[in-house]
Amino acid sequence: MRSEGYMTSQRKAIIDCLSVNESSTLTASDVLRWLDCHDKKTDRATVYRTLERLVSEGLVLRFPSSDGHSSCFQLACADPGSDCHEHLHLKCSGCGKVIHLDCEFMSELEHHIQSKHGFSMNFGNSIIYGLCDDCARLALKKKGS
Amino acid sequence: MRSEGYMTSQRKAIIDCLSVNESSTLTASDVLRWLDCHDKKTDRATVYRTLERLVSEGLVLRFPSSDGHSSCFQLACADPGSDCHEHLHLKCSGCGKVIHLDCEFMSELEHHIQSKHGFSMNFGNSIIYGLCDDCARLALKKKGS
DNA sequence: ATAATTGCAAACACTTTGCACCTGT
DNA sequence: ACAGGTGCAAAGTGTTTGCAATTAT
Repeated sequence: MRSEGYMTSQRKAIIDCLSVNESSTLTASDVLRWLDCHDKKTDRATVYRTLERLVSEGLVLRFPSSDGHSSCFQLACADPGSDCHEHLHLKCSGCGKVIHLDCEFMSELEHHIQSKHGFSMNFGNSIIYGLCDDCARLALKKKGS
Repeated sequence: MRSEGYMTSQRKAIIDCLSVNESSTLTASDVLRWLDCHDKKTDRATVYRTLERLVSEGLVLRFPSSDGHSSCFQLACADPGSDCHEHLHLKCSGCGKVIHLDCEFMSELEHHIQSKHGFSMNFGNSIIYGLCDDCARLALKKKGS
């Protein structure tokens, strides 16, 4: 979580982008496009390098995209009491919304998995895909019609 | 789960490979290499196409790899009572072992997430990364030394 | 016979690298 | 001044595609 290094305009822009889009996960290409559209054109390599660095600093989470072809990034919230490294994330395959599983049940789950299955979860890079209620309802409708 | 289509030697070989390695997830390249080493050399395109088809037929699960750069495949178990599409999977980032979270707690989790968070999980393509006890112990030792 | 599948080669998408130049401290 | 960051161009992976030849049914 140390913030070594220089705060360049590019780094600032990338953090801006993630911050504006904090409610969803973005691919590197999404970030690139956003920067392009906001007069902050930045080189690919820089975007990749910066995202990488932000992840290793713990400021950003890196998830695999559901199709497995690229990584998705999201600003980590680090409020004491709601650290993104301490709860699971659900991502809706329909609308892209990310739900922070930030509730008492998490510690139960963690404890169960640790004690019964001998496994300690890494919340920082795990994500569960599925459908939120809205999108599930929509999918049903489509099927019906 | 229908099994339309021809059973070619290539398809058989790929299923063989997944079946022999059923306890871990394999990337397309892993499969390719395995086929190479077992006198069943098969073209890249065929491997990708076949894996794709197996996934859509429900015989194989596709997970994102932890680094997000490629997909991992694993034969789905479809025993009644232990269907891989109905429980979560944990993968150890250390040794690669996959743990099937096949226990009563799963329905609790599913129910909680549905009722409290309005989200229905897709077990077929979600995977949780972390460390199994053995690897966690090893990691600790390393740190200490 | 014929519909599905394969191999090949070329294309694509995403990410990383080396290096000379530029910038924040 | 100088460590650290950036852009560029080239290379590396992983994956997909079109098409003619081959194979399972």
